Amino acid sequence: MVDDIDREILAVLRTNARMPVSEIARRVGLSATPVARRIERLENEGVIEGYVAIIKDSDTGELDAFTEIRLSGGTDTRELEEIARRVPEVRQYFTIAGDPDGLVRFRVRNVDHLQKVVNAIRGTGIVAGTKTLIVMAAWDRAQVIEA
Amino acid sequence: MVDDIDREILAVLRTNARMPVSEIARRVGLSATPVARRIERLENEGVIEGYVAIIKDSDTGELDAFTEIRLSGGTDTRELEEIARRVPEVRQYFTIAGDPDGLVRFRVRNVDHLQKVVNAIRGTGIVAGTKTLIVMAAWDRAQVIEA
DNA sequence: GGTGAAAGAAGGAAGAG
DNA sequence: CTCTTCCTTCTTTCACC
Repeated sequence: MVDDIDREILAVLRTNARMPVSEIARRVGLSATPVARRIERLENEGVIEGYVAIIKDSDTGELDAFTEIRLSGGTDTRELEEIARRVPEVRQYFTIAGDPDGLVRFRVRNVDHLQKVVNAIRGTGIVAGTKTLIVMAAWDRAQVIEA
Repeated sequence: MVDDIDREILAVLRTNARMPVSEIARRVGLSATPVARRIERLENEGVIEGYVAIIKDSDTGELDAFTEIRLSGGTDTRELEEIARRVPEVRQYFTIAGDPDGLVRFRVRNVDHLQKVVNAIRGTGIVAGTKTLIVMAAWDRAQVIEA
């Protein structure tokens, strides 16, 4: 379904989604036509979910944080996913294999706001415990623009 | 520095980063040339940090994982950041306030590859311990891939 | 997966407001 | 100084092998 050439194409698009098909073709060693066909197929199959520009935050002293979540026994992780979706501050959600059960990433205005968000997650009945990690610094390799 | 038309352009690129400049131009009511110049300016000013494709991990057969890192006493977190930069699989790096000291996110082909990456991080002398979280499912709110 | 031709998009130069 | 209009070059798309 997804072969090695597809993976190369995906690796390129993950780094620079605006790169022309012709340039991607050069890098993976094919002509433009099959690369365009592969990209179209990957989009239709849902392997590529979309393309987004990464925009710099208007840095206002907000906090970036992760919260690890442990569920009470017998709870389906899909219930956690639903809770994450309902909390508007949550920007990313991960179901984890093992301990913890889930990880959410969110951005808040200050520590009071952080407390509110964490309590919104905790006060749902299915959460046995949380542990919050506050981000002091971060970088992302996908943010490099290649010409 | 960033005017209303810039904001419209950013809103479009956030939704579909692969949209042709000509089509963006049509939507914001300008011709293609100034739109291209604006996009170039926004890139150079760092407002646009990059363009990424959102890939459904489960279909590539690759693993997405986080590793929490605890440093041995007296180690500067900047040393950890350097290590993270040297491991090519690492896609995101976070310095954490408290415990753990750092968090890295990376993508690997399989469990053997995962072991290799974790050991590359562990075998650096400054790492006191690690804990790896394997992602089973993930989502991002569309406008949220910013770091 | 590749080819070639038509359609379309990007990039540069010149000029109007 | 920014937008528009052309013009040239490069890219994408499609029928076909």
